[in-house]
Amino acid sequence: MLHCARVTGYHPRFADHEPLSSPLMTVQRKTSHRPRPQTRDESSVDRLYLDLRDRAMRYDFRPGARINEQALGRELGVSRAPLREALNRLAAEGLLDFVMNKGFFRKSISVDEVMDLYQVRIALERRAVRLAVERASDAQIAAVADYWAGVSERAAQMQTADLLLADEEFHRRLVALSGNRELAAIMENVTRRIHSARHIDIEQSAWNAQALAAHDEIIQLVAERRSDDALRALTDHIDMSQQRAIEITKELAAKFFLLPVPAAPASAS
Amino acid sequence: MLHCARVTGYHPRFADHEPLSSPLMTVQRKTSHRPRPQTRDESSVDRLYLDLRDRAMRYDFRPGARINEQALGRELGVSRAPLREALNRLAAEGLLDFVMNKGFFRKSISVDEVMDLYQVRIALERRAVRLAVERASDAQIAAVADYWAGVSERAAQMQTADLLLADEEFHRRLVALSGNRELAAIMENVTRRIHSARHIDIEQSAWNAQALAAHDEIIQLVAERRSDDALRALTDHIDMSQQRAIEITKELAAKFFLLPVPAAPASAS
DNA sequence: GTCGACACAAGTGTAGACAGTTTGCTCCGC
DNA sequence: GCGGAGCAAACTGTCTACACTTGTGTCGAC
Repeated sequence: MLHCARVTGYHPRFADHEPLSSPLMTVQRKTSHRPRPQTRDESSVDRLYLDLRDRAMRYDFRPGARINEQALGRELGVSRAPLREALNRLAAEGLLDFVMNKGFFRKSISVDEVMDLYQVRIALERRAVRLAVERASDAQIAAVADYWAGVSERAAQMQTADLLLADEEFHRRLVALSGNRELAAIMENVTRRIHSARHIDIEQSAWNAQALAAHDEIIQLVAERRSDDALRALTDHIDMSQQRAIEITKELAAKFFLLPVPAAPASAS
Repeated sequence: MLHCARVTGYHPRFADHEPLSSPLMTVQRKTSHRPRPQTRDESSVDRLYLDLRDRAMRYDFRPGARINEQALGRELGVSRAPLREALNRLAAEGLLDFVMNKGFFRKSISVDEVMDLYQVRIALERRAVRLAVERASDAQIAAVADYWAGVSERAAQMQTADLLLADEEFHRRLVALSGNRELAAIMENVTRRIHSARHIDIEQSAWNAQALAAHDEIIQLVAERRSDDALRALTDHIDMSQQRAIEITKELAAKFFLLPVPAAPASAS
C-alpha cells in the first residue's frame, strides 16, 4: 500500500474546500494567478481541474462565454491535452457546457437550473437527515452542533465569504452524518453549482440571524431523533433560501448581461 | 441557430437509452465490437464515451481492472487523446476510478456503494414524486400510467433485458414528471451505476408481479394527487429492490472474484 | 537462501504538429 | 444599400512522439 494513491472517481476531491476567498463578480480579472504549490504527486490535471473549478465558481469565466483552449493553456503554462481533460471533468460535473467543434463554455446562468438544484438539495438533505436520525451516534451529532455553535459565536465578526464557507460546511457535515458517501458526493457537486447564488444570498439580507437559528434548530432536532420535525425545519430552511436565490439569480444574470463584453461574441445569442 | 448543437453538460446525453441488450456477465468477451454508425456531427469522443459506458455498465471491463489505454486505443482505432477524454468523463460520472500515474480502473463492486446509491434513488424519486403531484398535468401522468399499462401487458413475453429497460424507463418518466432536469440528470447517472444489480434483480425472483403492481400503484396514487401514499408506495418499492440488490451485489462480487484472471494483476489486491 | 540495488520494459503524462471545422470578413452582383 | 458566395484566420479534434513514472526481473552481496 504505497503512498496511498488518491482515487478520483465520481467524488472529485471528496471534502476539499479551500479558502476560495471569493471576490465574486470580479469578472474576467486578469490577475497573474499564482500557480498552485505543485505538491508532490498531484498531477497537472488535478491542479488544473481545481484551478479551473475555482475560476468557474467565481465566474472568472463569464457565464456563457467560450473558453479558448489555446489562450488558457498559454496562460496556465500547460499544453492543451491536460487542459482538455480537466475541462472535460468540469463539463461532466455541470459547471461547463461542451459543444462539438466549438469547445467549452462556462454554463450560463439560468433561474430554472438554480431552482432545480435547490430542489435537489432538498431531496438529498432530507434523505441525509432521515438517515442521520437513524444511524448517526449522539457524539457525531453533537460534534456538528458544536461546530455550528462555534460559528454562531463568531458570526458577527465574520466576512461574507467565510460565512458562506461555514454554511456550506454545516450542510456538508449534516449530510456526512448519514454516512452515505454518494449522497455527500452529489451534494458537493450541487453545492459548487449554487455557490455564487448562496454567496449573494448571505451577503444581502438578514440571512444571518435566520439561518444561524435554523441550523441550530435542525441539528437539535436530529439530536433528539425527531426526524419529522427535523425534516420540516430543514425543508423550510432550504425553501427560504431558494426563494431568495431565485431573485438573486435573476439579478446576477442581469448584472452579467449588462457588463461590457470584453472580446467574446458569446453573450447575448 | 444552425443544426441545433448538442450540449453536453452534466447531462451526458439526456435521455439516450439504447438497446444495450445486456448479455451481462460475459466478461472480457473479445467480441469484434461493431463500431457505432458514425453519424454526422457525433464527435469521436462522444462515440467513445457511449461505447465505453456500455462496456463499463456491462462489466466488459472487469471490476477493479486497469484499463490499458494503448491497447484499448488500438482496439477501437483511436489515439489516446480522445480516449482519455472519454475516460475522464466516465471517471467524473463514477463508473471509473482514476489513479495518477496508474491510469483508469473499472470501479470495483462495492456493496456499500450500491446501498448508498439506492438511498440516493429514494431521495431523488421521492422529491420527484412530490413535485410531480404538485406540478404535473393529468395528461402527463396518464401518459406514464399508459406506458406502464402497455409494458404490463407484454411483460410475460419480455426478455429480462427488455424488462430492465422498461423498469428504468418507467422510473425515468416518473422523475420527468417533476419537470426538474437536474433531478432527472442525476437519476440517469445513478441508474447507470446500479444497472447490473437491477438486471440480476429482475432476472431472478418474482420481481415481475410485485414490481408491475407497485409501479401501477405509484402512478395511480400520483394521478390521484395522494402524495403521502405515493411516497410510501415508492419508498417501499425501492427499499425492496435495495434489499435484494445487496444480496445480488455480493454474489456479483464473488462471481468476479472467482473468475479466472485473464492477464491483469489488479484484482485481489 | 534472502535481501537489496540496478536496469529494463511497459505504460502513463504532456507537448507539439497537423488536419478539419467554424466564423467572420471581404468582395461581387443585384 | 443589401445579400450571398468565397476566402482566410482562428480554433478545435486528433495523432504522433517523447519524457517520466512505475513495476518487474535479474544479478550480486551478505
